[in-house]
Amino acid sequence: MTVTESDQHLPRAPLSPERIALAAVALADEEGIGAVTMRGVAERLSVEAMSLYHHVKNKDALLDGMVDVIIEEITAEMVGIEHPPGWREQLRTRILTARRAMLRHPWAPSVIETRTRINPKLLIYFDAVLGTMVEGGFSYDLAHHAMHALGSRALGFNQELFVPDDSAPPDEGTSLSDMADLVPNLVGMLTEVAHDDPDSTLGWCDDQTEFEFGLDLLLDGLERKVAP
Amino acid sequence: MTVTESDQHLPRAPLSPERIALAAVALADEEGIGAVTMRGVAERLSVEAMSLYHHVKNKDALLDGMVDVIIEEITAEMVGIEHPPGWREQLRTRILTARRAMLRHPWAPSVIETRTRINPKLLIYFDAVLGTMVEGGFSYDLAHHAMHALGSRALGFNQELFVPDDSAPPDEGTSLSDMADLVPNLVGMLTEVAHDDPDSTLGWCDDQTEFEFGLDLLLDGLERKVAP
DNA sequence: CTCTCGTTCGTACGCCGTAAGGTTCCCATA
DNA sequence: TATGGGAACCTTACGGCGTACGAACGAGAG
Repeated sequence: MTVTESDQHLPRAPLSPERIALAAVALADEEGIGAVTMRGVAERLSVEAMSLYHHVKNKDALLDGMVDVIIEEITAEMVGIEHPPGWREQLRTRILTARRAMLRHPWAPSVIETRTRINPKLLIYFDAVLGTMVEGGFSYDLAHHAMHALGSRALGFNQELFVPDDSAPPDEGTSLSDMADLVPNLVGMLTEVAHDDPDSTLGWCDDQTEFEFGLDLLLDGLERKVAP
Repeated sequence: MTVTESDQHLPRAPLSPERIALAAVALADEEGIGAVTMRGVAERLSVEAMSLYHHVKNKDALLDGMVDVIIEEITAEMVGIEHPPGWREQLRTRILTARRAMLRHPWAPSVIETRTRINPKLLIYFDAVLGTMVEGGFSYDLAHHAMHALGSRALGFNQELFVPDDSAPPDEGTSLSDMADLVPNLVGMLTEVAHDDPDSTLGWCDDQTEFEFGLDLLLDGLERKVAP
């Protein structure tokens, strides 16, 4: 096969794990995590799917790389923020910084949750969280409990159930008002608390207020358990 | 094609949404959620994959049905339990009952988390949680915050990060001890708190103690916010 | 017995991840 | 300047997935 004019002097794009991960993140941001397939990421890089396998072991490794990008983003934002005094405000600042990253990349929580491989960057993030606690007077035992209690909240997100797909057509007869007799408390609550906050971004009602309420409830509890 | 002796007098198994959901649950219990495919569930019912589509709209509906089975299981176990006095103990009892179901079906949290359709049975469950709070003196506003704060914990599970795949071969150089200098606090903590609890079932360290610690932290906080 | 119609099955399509092996290109060395 | 080795990339193909489509079946009604 002869070399044609058009591709004769085109410098081949240099692929790399980082470039692949960044492309995958951008693709997920624009078209959702469902668009992140080996073929999809390859196409965005003007490359064939199998070429990616020279830089990432498999799709799982690609997803790991995407998580790395997010963690980098969090730590990068952290360096530009001054340390407030006290473990509590330091923790709050870090977690809310992480949360902003999650809001920028709504697919990130679900990807993070499904990772099984130990992720060094994630470990370093958690080590910093832990360090803040220990420096603030937590015993290792209390800090351990605290890490479990925070769970994914330490990374700025919280598993919200009740997250109907906004883009789905409403099912017949399954709207909340249709089952008022089955769920009287829910209907009562929802008619009272205005549920039309346009700022809820990471799911139904999961706005900043709700996240911080839960976070502060936990921080309050931890504060009471730290030796005075 | 002629009818052979062997299948001549075999009564055709009556398929139904319930039978399909139960088969899928049993399959997930035995072989993991990854084994739950349309073909896999069909095979377990001695039927072809496409036959399922006359009873469930698509795979998503099948997963919804599996969640229904779990919720039924929780409510069934709840009726056999006497109501303790006070909202707090009632809530605790319900949530720990739900948790037992999640431990019986380790795939359930991940499936529940990925559902987007409104699930009536799940709504009824949450309505009961909410009812316990309201009856216990919660304002709708506080109850609303409380539901968000509990998140998936209301259903007996908690997003644990740090959940390495036990069945995976350890990566080279990524074990915790190998990065002791990178994560000094983690290493310090893990060497102090014995992390070899054999009872941890729903992930690394996610044993009953840790779950209840976080739950009680939240319940403590809520208790303080309820009018006396 | 025949007709009807809900249920089941056979086949096929377009995705997916990825195994295997061929091709192209860069660059060190002669 | 010529050449050979190896990394980077591509082509092809396989098996598995969800599921659309239409044919075949079988029980109950006439």
